[in-house]
Amino acid sequence: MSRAPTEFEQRVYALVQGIPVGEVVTYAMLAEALGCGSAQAVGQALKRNPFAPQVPCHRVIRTDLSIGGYVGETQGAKLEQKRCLLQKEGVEFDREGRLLDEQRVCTKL
DNA sequence: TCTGTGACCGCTG
DNA sequence: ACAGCGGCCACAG
Repeated sequence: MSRAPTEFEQRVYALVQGIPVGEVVTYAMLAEALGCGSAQAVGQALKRNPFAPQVPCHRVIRTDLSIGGYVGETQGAKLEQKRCLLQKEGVEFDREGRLLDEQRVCTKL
């Protein structure tokens, strides 16, 4: 069953929705922008409440430029879908799930 | 490259 | 209300 989104989560969603198409951000970046020192907390918010297309959580990657996970899956078809979505937006990844164009990372939230 | 520890939020007992 | 556990992570050894 769902639960009312906390302010923390709402803040995360707001930032994620603000990510322009064709660019991505890292968990640490969001965490810092949110004022919390933990990126995992950010990932949790996205995992617990992936509001479908409303919140493009696929534009959020790890600091080491790896894709990370998707809707709770750290491997499998979900990751393939995430990679495909990003690639369709102009962000290319290799088979290792690594971002090819580091320039695609939006450093200005 | 891999393992271990740290940090933070939300859920369950 | 309190304590313990797990998770789309980060960093140091």
